Amino acid sequence: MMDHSMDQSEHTTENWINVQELLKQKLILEDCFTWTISSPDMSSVEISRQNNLKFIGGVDVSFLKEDPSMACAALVVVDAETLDVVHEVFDVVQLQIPYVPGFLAFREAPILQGLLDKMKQSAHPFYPQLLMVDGNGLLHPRGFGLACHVGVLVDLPVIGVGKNLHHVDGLTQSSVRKLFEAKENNDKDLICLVGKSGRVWGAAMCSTHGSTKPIYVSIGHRISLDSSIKIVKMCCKFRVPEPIRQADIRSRIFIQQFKGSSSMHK
DNA sequence: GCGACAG
DNA sequence: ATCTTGTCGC
Repeated sequence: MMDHSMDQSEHTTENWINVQELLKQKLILEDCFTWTISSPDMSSVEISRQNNLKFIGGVDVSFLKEDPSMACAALVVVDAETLDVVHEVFDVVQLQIPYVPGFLAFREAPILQGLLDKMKQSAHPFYPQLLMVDGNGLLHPRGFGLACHVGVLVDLPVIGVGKNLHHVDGLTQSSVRKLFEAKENNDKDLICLVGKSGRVWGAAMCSTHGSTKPIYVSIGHRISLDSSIKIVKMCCKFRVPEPIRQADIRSRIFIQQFKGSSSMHK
């Protein structure tokens, strides 16, 4: 039997496409959760009486400029009502897989899955009911971006949030910009991303008042686009929704401190 | 053939 | 993704 433990030959885009198509069969594109989304007009009594969404997770990965294979992943959990961080976990690893457009998940999903598994196995009381991922879901060349990939692996409702558009089905940054500038969309802060094929890939959202640069929201897993949009809006104190913004900030701080403390003991 | 291409 | 301080404007 050949030793495949150090074999990189499976890391081809052909095989990656097969994996994406296989996992895609498990994808759920509608609301599939037991909790409800609390609205701002509900009293605190009503919120506590129902089984409302309480804990939202956010994940992000940061890198060292000196060594771009050194990565720090953060999973933060925020209170859905206050958006305060109630929990955080980190992991620092060497990534072996390069970033290839369209295949981000093969680089980043394993370390993210590890963080979720760590919390789940310890039956942590703040284990998230929903996850927001820094990267696209359905909005992807094969309709299976990082947010879908992580969602299927950890079997949680997931929303994908991109800060830049991955050009797909005729959709480009400039075409989206033109749509926002069109007079019939003058007052809109949300635009449905319909490709030239007629397919709906997600939504472009100007998440803060008067902002020009949208974020790109798409289905990850076990949630509809409408619910995804509602929840992302709920979480936006700034352009990037709070769970992802906090994961981004805190993963950068963590890897900087890790850099300092690891070179100290050499 | 050329450019585009989440993080 | 990452390099990077102050600064211009509401």
